[in-house]
Amino acid sequence: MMERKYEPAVVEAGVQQRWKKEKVFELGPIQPEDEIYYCLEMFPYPSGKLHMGHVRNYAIGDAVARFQRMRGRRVLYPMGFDAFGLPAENAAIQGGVPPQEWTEARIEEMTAQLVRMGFSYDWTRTFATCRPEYYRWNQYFFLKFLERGLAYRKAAPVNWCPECRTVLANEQVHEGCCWRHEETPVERRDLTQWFFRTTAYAERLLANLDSLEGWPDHVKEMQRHWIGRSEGVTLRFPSRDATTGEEIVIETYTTRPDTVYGITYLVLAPEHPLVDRLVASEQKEGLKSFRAEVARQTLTERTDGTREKKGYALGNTFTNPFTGEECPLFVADYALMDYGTGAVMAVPAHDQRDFEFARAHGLPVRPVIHPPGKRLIGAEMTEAYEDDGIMANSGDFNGWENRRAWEGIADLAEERGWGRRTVQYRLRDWLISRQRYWGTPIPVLYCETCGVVPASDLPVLLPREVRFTEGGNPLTTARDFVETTCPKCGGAARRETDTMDTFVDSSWYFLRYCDPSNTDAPFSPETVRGAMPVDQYIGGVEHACMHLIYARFFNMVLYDMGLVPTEEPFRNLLTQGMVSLETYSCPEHGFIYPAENEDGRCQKCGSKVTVGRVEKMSKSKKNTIDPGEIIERYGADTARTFILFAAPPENELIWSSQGVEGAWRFLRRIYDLVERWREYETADSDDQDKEIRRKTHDTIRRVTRDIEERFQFNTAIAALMELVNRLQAVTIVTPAAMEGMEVLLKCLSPIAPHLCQDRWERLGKTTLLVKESWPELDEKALEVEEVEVPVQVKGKLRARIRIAPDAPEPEAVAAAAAALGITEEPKRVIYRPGRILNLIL
RNA sequence: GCCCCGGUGGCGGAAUCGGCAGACGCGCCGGACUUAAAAUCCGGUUCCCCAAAAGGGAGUGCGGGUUCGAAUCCCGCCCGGGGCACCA
Repeated sequence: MMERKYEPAVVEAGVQQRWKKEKVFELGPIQPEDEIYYCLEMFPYPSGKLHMGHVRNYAIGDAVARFQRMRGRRVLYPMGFDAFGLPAENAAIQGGVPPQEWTEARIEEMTAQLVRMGFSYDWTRTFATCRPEYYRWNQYFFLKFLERGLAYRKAAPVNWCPECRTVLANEQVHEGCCWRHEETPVERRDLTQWFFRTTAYAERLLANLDSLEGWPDHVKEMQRHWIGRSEGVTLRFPSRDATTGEEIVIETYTTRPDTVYGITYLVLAPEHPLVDRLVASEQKEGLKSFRAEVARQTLTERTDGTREKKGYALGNTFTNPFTGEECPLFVADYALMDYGTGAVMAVPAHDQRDFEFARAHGLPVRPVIHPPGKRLIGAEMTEAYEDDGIMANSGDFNGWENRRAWEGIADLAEERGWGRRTVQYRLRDWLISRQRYWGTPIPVLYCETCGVVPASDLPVLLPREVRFTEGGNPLTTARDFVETTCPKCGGAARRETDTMDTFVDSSWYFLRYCDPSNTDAPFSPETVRGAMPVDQYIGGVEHACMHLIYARFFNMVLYDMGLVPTEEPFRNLLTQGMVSLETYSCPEHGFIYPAENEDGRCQKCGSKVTVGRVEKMSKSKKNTIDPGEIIERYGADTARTFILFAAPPENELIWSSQGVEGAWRFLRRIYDLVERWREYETADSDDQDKEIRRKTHDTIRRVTRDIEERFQFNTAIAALMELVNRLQAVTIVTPAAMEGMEVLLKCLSPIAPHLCQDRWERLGKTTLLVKESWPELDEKALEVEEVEVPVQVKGKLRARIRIAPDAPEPEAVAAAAAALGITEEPKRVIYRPGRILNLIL
């Protein structure tokens, strides 16, 4: 028979066709008592083009899903599209294509690429969040949240991205800039917006992190920090209305009640509502211009700690109840309205920010905690002393350790009614309003008589007939959409034109996969019980504090509503590393694509190419490799094998075209090997059988452990390469050799499924590897009569001996003595049978 | 500045519980095949020293420590990456 050559395109098309025909990846209905293995990947925005980050993410997930199927689990492995968002709207503005059509076309392109990669998704469960069948349930949940007081509207200073022309949640602001436009500073605007009350769940979101054993520590740490729990005391300071003389109490939050005797002034945020009443009449003009100045600051400037702190004296005082002392009041830009109470008691001697402000404004610095063995003098201090020490100038607390005084002063404050212990969180409520068209309409309307009214008929559909302009949200000018009647009173009403943050969509999509075609409810709780929680979630770390907190919050609320079986949605989390490559640039064209670099010369102009450092693949740096081109040249199996082999999943993966060649060679060797074996002599047995079986079963042991426990596909593939190297030396095909080949194809099939299936059939098998079970380990095959044991003398390697793995110590020592040529009795012997022998002479 | 993670050949990386450092792959070197090249196959490849060889020495960022034995544990430093950063 003719020998065949490895042509991935042919092999992969054939195998994929068979998968499709036999519908092997369809899970079928889920029952409440099912124990389904749920393998989930963060679903993509349908840009139309798969990038290497996706390929890596999904290659890992597919290997896990295929492995678990072969281990006998029923696996839920779905894929869908996070389909709302700006690009579709920009395409509509620029090209006049309606976002619906544009998005559906991109979804089709992307689906084709995912299928081409051979990922084993159950496509009967797919959906896109931009379709009414999905987003109506966003609206349903919104109204449920509204009923429970978890959705509310408030006027607040919000983050505005001029590039997106919409507001952003706190989490979407990175270093004062938009998360999608890292060069665009976020502005502050005062707007009335919709929020979800994530802060109501702050304590549980934090406490549950301890139970998430399958999550990487660094992600949990990031979330802990993001939630930012702190314990302190809210203190009440009496002051007076500057015009009426009426008593006003200013509340401040502090984590350092031990420093209250060192207060020398008090600072309010410029936006603080009490400021208007506290300010002395002759200071009003100055206050106005100061506030205007602060309002002009971008968020970056406002929160930049290195900047000089600006402030303005109110010309009024307050009383410190602990000392009875009167101290001045200020407004200052370093006091933030949205943390604590918006007012700060200032202790310059023990807080660096207060210290800097005091020095700039000539305010006294009064130390009340002295470091061990030292005495601080306010006038001589160059920075605040924030560490522990001994109390001074603090009434009855003098001489106490400050940690004890912390409690003592908190007790005193509570006793006298000057304040109370409080817990604060850095976490803010989740701003979900967006002033954009391509999102889920927030299902409320505003009636002049009834106020805010929930929409009565869901879904509130996005109108198709709208005019896209550069200007802003097209919904505001869609009269048929905006003008409506109140379901309560029948009078004229106006629809909300804000749409929801797309993170709402991704906060419960994993539940919809369980029951994707339900038309009566977002999902059936019984069905969800059979599949949830997600056993393995895989995606990028960039979502550690956004998606992963929102989804936990959402799931927790649904748990409280009795809709989902567990508080936490994701049992195990794997955050894959980024895909990177060195950059190339030429003096003429700037950054150029790797493909435009021909032996160090720019393809376009011929000038010398500069090789830059390795960076995350990005369009702006042009250091991207198109998965499509790799598949065309080498096939999907090679792309998958390289990606899984080049680095462990959590590490950065540096793309290497030579590495791809290596993966390709490996797969072709297997292809050719099967071809050659067809021509080889066969026999019932051979004297190499025992050793081949040992290699085979050792491979099963290693691959199983590497995939199941650690997702170390790189070492699993290394073990399989060793097996191939061994099988390549076979000249007579015996049952033992054939077993080795079958194990190879089974164990490699989660990684390179097409090639393995093709070779499996070439060996004369008719079954699908997908339905085969994972090879079983025969411990007996691993047994050996003799092992090589290293012999150390005082920890230094001196010889190796061949003895039985369970040889008794005297026998091992005798063998070692012979090998070393020594006769003396060792002073001490450390012997680990089969592992090491260490002699102290 | 604070918190977390990491540092192993020319490169990506292995070493599971404190027990042979460098698996596997890339690259490189040599050989076979070829008129030649590519592809393929076989062999070598941590560094240094003496050496024909056998052999010896050093070695997991640096300095110390614990231990019969340390890439692995502890202390101090250096470097790199990530996160947070006026949060009272």
